[in-house]
Amino acid sequence: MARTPVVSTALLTLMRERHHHAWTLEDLHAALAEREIAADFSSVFRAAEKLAAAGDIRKLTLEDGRARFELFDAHHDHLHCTRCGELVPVPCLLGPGNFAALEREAGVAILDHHLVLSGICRDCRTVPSPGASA
Amino acid sequence: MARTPVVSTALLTLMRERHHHAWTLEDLHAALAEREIAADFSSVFRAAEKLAAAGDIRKLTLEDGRARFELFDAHHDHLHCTRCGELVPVPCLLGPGNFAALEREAGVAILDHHLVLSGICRDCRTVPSPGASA
DNA sequence: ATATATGCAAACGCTTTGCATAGAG
DNA sequence: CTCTATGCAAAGCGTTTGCATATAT
Repeated sequence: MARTPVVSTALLTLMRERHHHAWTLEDLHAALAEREIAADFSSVFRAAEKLAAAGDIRKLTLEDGRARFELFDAHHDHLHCTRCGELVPVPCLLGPGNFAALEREAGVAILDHHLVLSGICRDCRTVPSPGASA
Repeated sequence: MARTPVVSTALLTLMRERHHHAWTLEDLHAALAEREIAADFSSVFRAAEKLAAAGDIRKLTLEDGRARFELFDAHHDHLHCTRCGELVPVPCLLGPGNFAALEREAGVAILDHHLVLSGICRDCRTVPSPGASA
């Protein structure tokens, strides 16, 4: 290469070290800043896109219209916690077996799926809600 | 009321008459135009939001970040055709039974879900692909 | 008069791109 | 010299809002 890709590398390191699951660009940008890496937003964007294109991370978009990035490991689905807003990974609930009947009956071909559950994550279930005693 | 809601009414009529399933604001705006209803984009937006708030229609947002509106009937999921781009309704594949184990094991509570399948819709499977002979 | 519907134009939020610079090979 | 990474600033795109006007009750 012609220049050391500081941002890409830092992003990957970050995502591997921290537990935070799905990162918005803003999350990534802020996390880099905490580590004294004052990257520009566009650089974070480009680095994330590049990593996604390379298959290192995965990009997904939620109902709220904001992009999220996560490490690209085994397929899993997500739970969007309506209380804390986190996008929590959950094991995939759907396999080919679930699609066979539909494909046959509806005459469609299913190649992939994207499932987002809405509900309350484990952490929020064990913690009193924010305004509980206020 | 204080003024006849032309746009809202027209939208509802439109969505009930045509088969087009999930409408973007642009779709709605264009369809109204075809019917000589030159509504402003913001009016279409406001009318759609109002109908959604009233429970007549449902608003959803896809990976592409664009809002879609559809008549609010029985819950169903969607197939996003990667060939023609349509968002086709398919019967819901997930019921409480699918969530029980996950809720128990992961300690979460699931209230709703949003499933989008990716694949090829029936129409596209029976028609040669756009660039097939070109 | 009052309350809702609409048009017009501008603001917004997030994403994306153009252009110039920097630095490694 | 060439090629990629980065910063800065601005453009894009779809959505949303502020304000003035129109109209039915």
